[in-house]
Amino acid sequence: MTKLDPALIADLPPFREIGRPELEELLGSAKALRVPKGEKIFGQGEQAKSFFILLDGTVRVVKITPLGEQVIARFIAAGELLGLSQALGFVEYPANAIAAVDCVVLAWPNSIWDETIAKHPTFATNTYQTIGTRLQDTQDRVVEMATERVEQRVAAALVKLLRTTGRKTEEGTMIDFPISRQDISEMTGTTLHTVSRLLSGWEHDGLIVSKRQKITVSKRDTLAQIAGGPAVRPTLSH
Amino acid sequence: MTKLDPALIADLPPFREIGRPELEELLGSAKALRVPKGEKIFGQGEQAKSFFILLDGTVRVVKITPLGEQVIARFIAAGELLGLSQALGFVEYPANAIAAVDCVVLAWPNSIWDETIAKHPTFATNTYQTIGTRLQDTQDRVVEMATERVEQRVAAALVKLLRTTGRKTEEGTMIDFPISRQDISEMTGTTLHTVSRLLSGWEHDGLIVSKRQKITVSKRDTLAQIAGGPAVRPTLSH
DNA sequence: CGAAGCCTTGATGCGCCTCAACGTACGTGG
DNA sequence: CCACGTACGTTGAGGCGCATCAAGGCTTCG
Repeated sequence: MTKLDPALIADLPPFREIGRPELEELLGSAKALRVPKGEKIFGQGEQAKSFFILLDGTVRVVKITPLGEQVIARFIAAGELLGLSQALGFVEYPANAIAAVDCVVLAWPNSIWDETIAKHPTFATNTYQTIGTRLQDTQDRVVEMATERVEQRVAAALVKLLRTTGRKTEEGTMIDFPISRQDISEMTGTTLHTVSRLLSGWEHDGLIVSKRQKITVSKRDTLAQIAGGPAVRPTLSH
Repeated sequence: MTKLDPALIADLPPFREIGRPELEELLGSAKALRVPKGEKIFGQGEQAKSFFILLDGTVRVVKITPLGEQVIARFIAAGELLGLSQALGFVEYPANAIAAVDCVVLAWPNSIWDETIAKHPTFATNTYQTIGTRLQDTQDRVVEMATERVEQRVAAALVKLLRTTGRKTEEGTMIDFPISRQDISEMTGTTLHTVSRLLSGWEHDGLIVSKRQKITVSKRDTLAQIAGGPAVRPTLSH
């Protein structure tokens, strides 16, 4: 196995403040993996043996209910950590992580976790900040699901995807990995039918352009407005 | 101000493995606060200046949407930490923490956070485990909201409350703090009307007994069964 | 070139929100 | 201590948002 190049991770937030020699040491215990589209990186209920950083691609994190329904917990973009169960004291991975496209990840054994965070406090801080952001996001999603209607939630999901994985094109900003109506329905707690109807409507109104597994948003602001409640100012008087 | 007694916290999980002298040092920088029912411990959007442990009582953690709707993020039981924003890199508290009954809390300034987790790794581990559990809970709630119907969610909420704050009585197990229909609706993403109808029905069926702001569950198992989907085994064949 | 996966669109129905009205327990101040 | 205001709880009637059921078209890939 050829040595991994520190340049792979030197610029990523979790590692940014770590010196070269230490990076090389870290990489010494890492394994690089190519994960083809559709394959699992880790599975719900499996013993958590490693944590990962996604070097390239996009990962879909999915929970499966006892009845077999799927709910997408989040998408992971390139440069983000995943499989942080050890940091939170889990024995098993709580969800499936599936490559949405061909991916490249680095995997570290969880056995080096304690030592790593002890030796690199900036890494620890950064990691816990990531977890904090994810907890926030998840809380926000609960609030959304409790208070907003499907149309708003779907619009919000698209806008959020644009922020994290958007790529500019001439027609607008597109979501940079294949995403189906079903995926969006699993992110927002609705059905693919309803998502299809919504997207059809928005395409008709010129807000988006969509092909099979591909969505380009041309009027992001309008979409954001739909997401934020239909321009109803809180009328506190009466 | 009189010295705080280490016995107050010595038996609580986060502090269990810390020696007496260090506990006293920790308590040296702590402030004990009595918070009357209904008062805020900290507020959404406020600068996060402290973290807390709840010595006695129950705390309701509530998010408020831009439109003024409330969503209950969680209840905190005695012995749990709260206001852990610093650990996750937040500058502001992301929600309101309100005393559901008269409470007693210890407050530490966030300035001692870094040093504390550095000096007491068991405290750090324990804290991050708490956060892990809460992240899990929140994720589970998203899954519930996406896949289950109101009746199941309300039943699940009651069962969960029994686990964390249940107190045995002769009639069954009661939720040990005043909780309204509205509270439950804000935990489950429905309306107080629907909750009222459900509880009325369950009371009629002898599953629960309920007074004003007071719920006693006599048939916990049946309730758990309602929560877990109406006894529909996953039919994987077709 | 066929099969499988993805997408669309219509018809139908129901779960739950909304609106409305009233009953009841609580606590506060005269 | 009683009267009143306020918060909490109940129950009905009506309707809408979205799931569900159904059927068919289109793209991709082996």
